[in-house]
Amino acid sequence: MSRSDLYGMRRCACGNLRRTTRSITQFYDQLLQPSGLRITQFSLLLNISLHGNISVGELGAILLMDQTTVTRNIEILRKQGYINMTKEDDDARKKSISITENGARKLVEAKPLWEQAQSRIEQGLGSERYHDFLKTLKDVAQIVQ
Amino acid sequence: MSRSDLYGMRRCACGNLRRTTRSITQFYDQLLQPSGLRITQFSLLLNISLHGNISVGELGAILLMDQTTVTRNIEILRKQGYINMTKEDDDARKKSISITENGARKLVEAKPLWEQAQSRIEQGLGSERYHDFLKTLKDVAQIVQ
DNA sequence: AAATAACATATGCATATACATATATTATTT
DNA sequence: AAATAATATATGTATATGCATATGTTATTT
Repeated sequence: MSRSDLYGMRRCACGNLRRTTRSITQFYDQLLQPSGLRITQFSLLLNISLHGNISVGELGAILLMDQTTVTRNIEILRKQGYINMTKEDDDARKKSISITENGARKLVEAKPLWEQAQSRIEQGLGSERYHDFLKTLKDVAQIVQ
Repeated sequence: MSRSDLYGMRRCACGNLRRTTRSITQFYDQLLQPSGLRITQFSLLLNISLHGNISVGELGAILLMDQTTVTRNIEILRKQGYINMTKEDDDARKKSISITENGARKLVEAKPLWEQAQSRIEQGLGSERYHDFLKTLKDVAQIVQ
């Protein structure tokens, strides 16, 4: 294959998404470090807090995360005492996941750290571009659903 | 913390990047499946092909990937016979990584599968928006460097 | 030249991710 | 009601990821 044939593949949507995501994840994880939360755990905890008594499958649908990954990731939060998991009354297959007081306190603790990282990105891009960026991320995900 | 306080955190740059990246990665991996390559391996192989005799550290710098991750990911390609790794003559600390004929054939085989996934995204967004999106991804990565 | 510093890569460990499949529970069919 | 299908979650396995640190090699200092 000629060099120029390969060259065009550098525009790969997935490769570029993954590269930027690696970099930004390191950045957020570094700033969140004093809280002991990683950005993945922070996002999970946030969504559990926003949707009280949510199930594994529903969390996966919201986060576009495989159910098996949700199962494993919430187990880390449970061990730390940040969430509770109980069997649902009307459907014993389902777990009902909710945040604990410790989990809520941890979110409060992590919030200013998250804001530090977040404002760096938003100010770096500018509000309008940042807004467009979020919209495009959602649209890209939508295209493949 | 009040509900509205939490609500604003849904705009998290990292959370949104990771969510979309999970989804797009599944999409590309699915279409690449007949080749046996995953998108991460495809991206690595592509960059090794584009930069002959590259080192672990240089690959990491290009892909914004930790050196230890590069070390492990290229080992998978080596086992498959897609790349060679030799000690550099002038600096025995460095590995010199290059693509094999089998690796080049595998890239040729994967290219139309990749194009199928890629065109879906580009056509879904439209050329101009896609171009802007790539630019913004690079800018976002740049902000935290 | 020996000691030390700097650099490149590798290894131990923990988390993140998803596919294939198993298990348990509820819903539907016969 | 028993059999079957559908659904929700869990487990086995493999890849992806990065931090802390170890190892081996080259460069610099004394």
